[in-house]
Amino acid sequence: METSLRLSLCEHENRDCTLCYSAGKIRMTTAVPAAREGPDSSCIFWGRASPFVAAATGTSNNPNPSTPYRGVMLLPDGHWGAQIYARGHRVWLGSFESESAAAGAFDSAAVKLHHGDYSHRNLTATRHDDHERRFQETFSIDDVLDMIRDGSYRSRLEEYTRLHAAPIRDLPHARTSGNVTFLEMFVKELTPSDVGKLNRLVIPKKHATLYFPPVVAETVDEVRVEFVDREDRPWTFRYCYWKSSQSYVFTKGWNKFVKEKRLQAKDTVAFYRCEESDGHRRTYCLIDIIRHNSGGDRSGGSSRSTSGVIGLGLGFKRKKMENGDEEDHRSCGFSRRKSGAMGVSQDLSLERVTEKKDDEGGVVTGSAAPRKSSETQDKNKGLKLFGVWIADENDRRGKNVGT
Amino acid sequence: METSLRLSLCEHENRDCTLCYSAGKIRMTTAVPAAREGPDSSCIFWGRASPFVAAATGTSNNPNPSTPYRGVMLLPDGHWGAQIYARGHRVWLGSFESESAAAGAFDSAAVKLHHGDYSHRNLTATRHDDHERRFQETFSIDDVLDMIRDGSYRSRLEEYTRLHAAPIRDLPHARTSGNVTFLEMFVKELTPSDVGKLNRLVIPKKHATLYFPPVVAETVDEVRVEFVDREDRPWTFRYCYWKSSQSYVFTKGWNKFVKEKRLQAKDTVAFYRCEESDGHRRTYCLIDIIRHNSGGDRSGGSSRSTSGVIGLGLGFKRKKMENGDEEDHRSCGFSRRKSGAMGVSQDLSLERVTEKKDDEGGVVTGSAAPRKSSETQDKNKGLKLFGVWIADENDRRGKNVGT
DNA sequence: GAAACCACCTGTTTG
DNA sequence: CCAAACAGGTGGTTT
Repeated sequence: METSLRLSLCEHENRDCTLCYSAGKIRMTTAVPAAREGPDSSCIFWGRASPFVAAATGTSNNPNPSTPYRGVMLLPDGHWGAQIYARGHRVWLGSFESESAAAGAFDSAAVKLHHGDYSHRNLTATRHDDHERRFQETFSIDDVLDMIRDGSYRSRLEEYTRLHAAPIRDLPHARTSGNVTFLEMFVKELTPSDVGKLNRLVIPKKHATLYFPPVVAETVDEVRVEFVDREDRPWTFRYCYWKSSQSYVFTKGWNKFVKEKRLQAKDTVAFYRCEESDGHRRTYCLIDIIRHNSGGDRSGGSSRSTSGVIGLGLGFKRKKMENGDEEDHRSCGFSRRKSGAMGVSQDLSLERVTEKKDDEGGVVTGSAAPRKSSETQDKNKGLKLFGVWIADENDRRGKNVGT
Repeated sequence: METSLRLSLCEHENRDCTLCYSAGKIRMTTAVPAAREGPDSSCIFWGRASPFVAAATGTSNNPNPSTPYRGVMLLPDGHWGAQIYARGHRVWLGSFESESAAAGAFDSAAVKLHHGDYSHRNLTATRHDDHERRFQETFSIDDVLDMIRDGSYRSRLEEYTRLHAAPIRDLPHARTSGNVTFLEMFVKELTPSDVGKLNRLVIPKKHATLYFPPVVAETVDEVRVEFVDREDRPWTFRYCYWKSSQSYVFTKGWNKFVKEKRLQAKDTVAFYRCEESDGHRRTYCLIDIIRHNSGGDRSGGSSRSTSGVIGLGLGFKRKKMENGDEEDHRSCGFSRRKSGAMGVSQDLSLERVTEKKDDEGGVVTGSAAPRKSSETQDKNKGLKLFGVWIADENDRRGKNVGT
């Protein structure tokens, strides 16, 4: 497996370092020096070409010849200092174990000072640059610089990124390269009952009537709706209307979904309608889940609440704004999920179908024995199935046609 | 949101039907007739253009003028019969409520009789055709026909598809269109301790030494490894070696991952190394989880066990082979996950970094107060940090450089 | 004070 | 049989 990768093996070097703040302290991240390798040294994926190493952009023009990085300087004691010019003053960002750690600190400061412009960066882009920009937007310049200096910047950024990465609409699928547009029909935050022993999901009426097949009319047969999840796995639910409670519900199949996905109250399910645009013109429905982030156990709000600018919830501003901040932040995760969703490349599948019950779909002419047939029917002479009355029972009869 | 879709609204019609077997019984799936629409009739996404409706391939040449579908005939009572020729005999597949239900039954039988060839199908391809082929491979022709007739075919197929869809290597990412190759480093099935209160993950030695940075040497500083999950969210773990138990472990950060992902014992974590191939040449590491399917609570085996042909675990063959079947099936899920993994388009991120501790990453020149600095250092005069001795302690001193 | 984290310890399994 | 590896555990410390 590893053979095909052209990676240098364990050529550790002190420069192969990168910055990592954590837990309120700055930590220097350094690749382990090659000279010190212990019995572990057979590891692959390590050294300059390893994923552990931050790469330089090569756009440097540092007057300091000891480093290619802007704002970085070799200190007399062998460490690396970082500084940046802000508002005409030179601002010291700290000293770091590694060159790239200092370079990264400069980058973070620079992107703030240049209002999101990353063009002066030292290190190559990461896919989280956008997150960093948004993260910084919630702070003043001084706040950002403070965090860099006090060592909390990286951990806060990571937390932010984790919480805001992958909005649900960036639904994945690698299998198909063709595009699929998908529209969110609705979402529902699950209640304890939805995930409990009632084995049913209540579909809010307004969504049920808008998106799902009609089921109130007495003439309506049993309806099954089919979805796929984002892994393309199929899920079928019986969908019906409960007169007594005037509720639209998923019944059969829902329990399995809850269990297999380990859904809990406050998690959210989202329903999408998907359309392939690569000629096939297939349409599917997709069911997705958004887990109520157990990392932070504040409310999470009623799914789609605020949009607008984000509170942060990382505690940095607490000194200045006290609490009440974290709520907003959570709901922001949701609100980002909410807006338009289109043209994401993926491979989804669904055929939502309704169906009639038919206890024996034909018999005859088989070698092996047709298994049991109608049990449900036994006790439901009237045609109440899973608590739902089927009206047109005229068509409920076993059918045998010989070969 | 829904406006942009050119969908006909609720033009229900009896022909807009499709087949759906479920839970051991054949069920007829029918779109609700337009005439019977109740108060629900305002629903969109319904009718001929809805995802509920199976489309015909248009390649029909049925002598029966009442239907375009092969092997399908209108019965005197208004229902639809399906039949197919097999081994010179006409085999009756049952009668169905809807045209397309019968057409689908024919398709399922035909693909088996033609050894996987779908070219004679009635309905358009679905993305689960491959699964159906593999599903059928585990059965004899007679078995397949039996299942179609006794109504269990569809539900069994769905279960199979659900369990085999989306092997883990089809790792998704919609964000980047460029390709990413990713290599599985290793997987580990989680023990109760791994997800319990010990807040650590034991990394099997052979994998730790092969893939992760060296940490046994006393000269090695604290090491942090960074991953992203398949949603591109970053996760950082402290990675260290416990001399006493001679174990390699993830400590700090692991607990959070377990909680947020709701990992349980017998779930599996998989570690990938990813490389973007779209010019950037970035490398990341990815951590993914494979949940121990709570739907079936059999063992699941020791992750990478059998390969080869699949047991089925859907119970159909129990009469013939008794039990002991389901085990195999589970492990197959794993074994499929195991083989080579390359060239899947996605967007991953990681920078695996090691880091040194540095209690104050530079001070000075900030407006807000730099927070607490070196506590750890106080008691660690010798330079033992978190129980790890730092060798080159020459560089451990607070650094202040003014603006 | 609780939760997380730290380094270390121990008994069992297994090659 | 031994020793490595590791699942499971402890007490102390930090946050």
